[in-house]
Amino acid sequence: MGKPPTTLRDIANALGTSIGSVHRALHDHPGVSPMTKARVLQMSRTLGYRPNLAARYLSSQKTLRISVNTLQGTTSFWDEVRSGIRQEAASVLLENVEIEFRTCPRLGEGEEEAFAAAIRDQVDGIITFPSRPQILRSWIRRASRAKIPVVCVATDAPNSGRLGIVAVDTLASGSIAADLMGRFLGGREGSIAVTLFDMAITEHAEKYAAFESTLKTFYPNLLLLKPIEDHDVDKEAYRKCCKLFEEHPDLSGVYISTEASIPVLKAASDRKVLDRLTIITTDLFPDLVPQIRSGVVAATIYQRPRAQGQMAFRMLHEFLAEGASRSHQVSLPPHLVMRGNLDFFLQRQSQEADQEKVNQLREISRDRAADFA
Amino acid sequence: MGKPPTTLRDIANALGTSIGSVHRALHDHPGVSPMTKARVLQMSRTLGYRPNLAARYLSSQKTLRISVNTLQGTTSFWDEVRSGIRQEAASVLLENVEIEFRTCPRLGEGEEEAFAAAIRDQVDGIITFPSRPQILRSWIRRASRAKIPVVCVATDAPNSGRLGIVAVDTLASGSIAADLMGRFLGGREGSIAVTLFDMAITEHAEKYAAFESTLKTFYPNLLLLKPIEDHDVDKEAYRKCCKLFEEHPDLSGVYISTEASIPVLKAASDRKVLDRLTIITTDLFPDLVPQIRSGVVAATIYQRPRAQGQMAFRMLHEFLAEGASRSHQVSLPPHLVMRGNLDFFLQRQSQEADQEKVNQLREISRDRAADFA
DNA sequence: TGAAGTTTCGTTAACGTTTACGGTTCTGAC
DNA sequence: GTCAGAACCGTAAACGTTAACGAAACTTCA
Repeated sequence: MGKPPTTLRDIANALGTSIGSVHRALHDHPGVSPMTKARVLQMSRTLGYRPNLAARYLSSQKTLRISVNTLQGTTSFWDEVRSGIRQEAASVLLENVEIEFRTCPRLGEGEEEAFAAAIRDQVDGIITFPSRPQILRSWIRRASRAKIPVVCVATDAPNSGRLGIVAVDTLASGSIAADLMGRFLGGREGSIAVTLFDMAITEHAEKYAAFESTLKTFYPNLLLLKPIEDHDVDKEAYRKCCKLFEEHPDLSGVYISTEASIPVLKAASDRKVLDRLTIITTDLFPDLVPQIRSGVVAATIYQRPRAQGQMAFRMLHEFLAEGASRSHQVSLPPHLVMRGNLDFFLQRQSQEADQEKVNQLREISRDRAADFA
Repeated sequence: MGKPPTTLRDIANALGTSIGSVHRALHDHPGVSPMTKARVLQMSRTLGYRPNLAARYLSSQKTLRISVNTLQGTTSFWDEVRSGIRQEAASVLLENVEIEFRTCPRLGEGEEEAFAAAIRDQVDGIITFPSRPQILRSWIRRASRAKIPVVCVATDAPNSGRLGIVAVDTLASGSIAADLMGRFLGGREGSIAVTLFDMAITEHAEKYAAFESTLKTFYPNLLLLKPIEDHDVDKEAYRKCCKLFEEHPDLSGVYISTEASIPVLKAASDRKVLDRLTIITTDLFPDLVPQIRSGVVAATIYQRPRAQGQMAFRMLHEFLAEGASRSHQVSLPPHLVMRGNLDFFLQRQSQEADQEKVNQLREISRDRAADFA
């Protein structure tokens, strides 16, 4: 029960050596013979040594520097991710954590440069959105070689040596969308369309597969069409959806698995098919709100950007603090937003925005006080 | 930017006094004149002093003792709450936190005794489920007077002086249930029933009100019946529901807002009305799984017990560590579980159970190592 | 006025780790 | 055998806070 934890001194005493050697041995520092190093490591294991982090931080006074490489984005998604990261960083009670944001204006613009800059600046860890996994992969590899752990958010970069990945569960998202679609259509027949970014992105392919599987299993009378790739380009989405609506008069539902729902809705409206479609979208941003409230959008799958940011930070921080993290893959279940609970989420978002402001003010006033001193 | 933070010594030097006096002044300890105390407080504010928690923990070496007063429970709900608390406690990197579980066998049995014991044992904080708020209220008050902060989980105890409350958002739960019910019924007519614990519990009354409001607004062709109170007694639920089914042949949906869904399902099955009812339940436990998988239960509102436990611990810990917590009321949005994403949640639960075991093993092996030393 | 008691305040030793420095012992070359 | 240099190791001073111990100043009462 209440045994006092083992310290460096305990190990040193048990071995008849000194604190300094034990420390060097445990940290791979030079100046320790292979012999004593082995004995120290052995003894530290049998004594169950766990470093006292309070003492460590107090002594080393170092501030962790974390680079957050994300997108500016057109919706509020990435703002919320960043806000989640900030909040979680602030709630680390006793460390100094500095967050450096390297935000790219749009998809594929300056991402590599930002990553290179982070590595060059010797940050302690990186949180990134690998929009094009195949391009970022080599950069992540390079960071890993430089002992800089990298956590991916929203999209994975497989085989890159990344420390971990935080994303919304694709299976849960796609499946619940399909299940809702089926239930909402209540036994009616028709075909269903899915729009996504690109089937080359693992997450999107998985979401589509999950949607397909659930739809086929539980609602065999609904016909799933080939996926529509919009590459996050509004015009492309609009054009392809117009074509879709013309070619498929029996279309009864659309699942928009990316954030690009506005052009799809516009296409449906222009083609006068809006009122006979059951539409399920993804995420929650201002332009979508009236569509949900009016019932045009039956439901939206909220990918919890804030929670993703929080989890990403926690994973990275746990690794940096303890040297190992338990979970390298966090899959969040998405939230479902409909007319009924829409207000709850809106209120929540604005509360969080307020909290942000308060925190920033607090920071500023603290800095000013420091100036004064 | 990179200003070094102010320390006790900084304040002492600025005032020409000593570090000891500053400490006493800031902590309301006796032995400081009102004069110097005021000056210290003033100066600490202008310098923007924030205690270095690492140094504090290192020095005082105290272990926080937290009492968790919850139910044994018939489903896994409270097990998951406790598991969430344990996990979050383990993830506090540098403090020693001891959790003492005082678990009552059933509703209203030994709750006051457990609370009294916690106060008597001088724990640093309490997390509790105030099943009967009016009874627990005076106990929570007593704890507050003894400077022991109390956080309520799942149910609030208003006007009790509690530090905070963590629960699932009643508005979001009730509203989404109503919205789903309406969508699932797809324009059909009929009456809808809601079962709950007791209208005297704030949360349950709120859930019902939210359900009613959303149903009335968006689906006026559905008629909401008076709430059915089951008081978590299986027989009562069964009996009242049998009566319900007999008296309302036009019933088309039931929202079971508590965990007592099994007796309701049994009543519906016995009365041969199961296949014409759209049923929405609450939470997720083994007996419910086959009902969801078979489609008898259209959806279930998962109240995220694990997340509730985590948030409760975080709130309490933040208060104990910093002396103040930002949020005293955490309202979690519930998760929606249907056939489609059921497997995701089941897998998640079992993963978490595994994680628990691993953690416990780790604890044990650590203790054994300590014995050895 | 002086002794005893009280209040106020300064000093100091912890807490466990990191880091820099100084002291050994060992190696190899002359 | 001597000496330079390297490799290894022990010591001690930080880091900011807490808590305990006395010293000083001030009160009270004989």
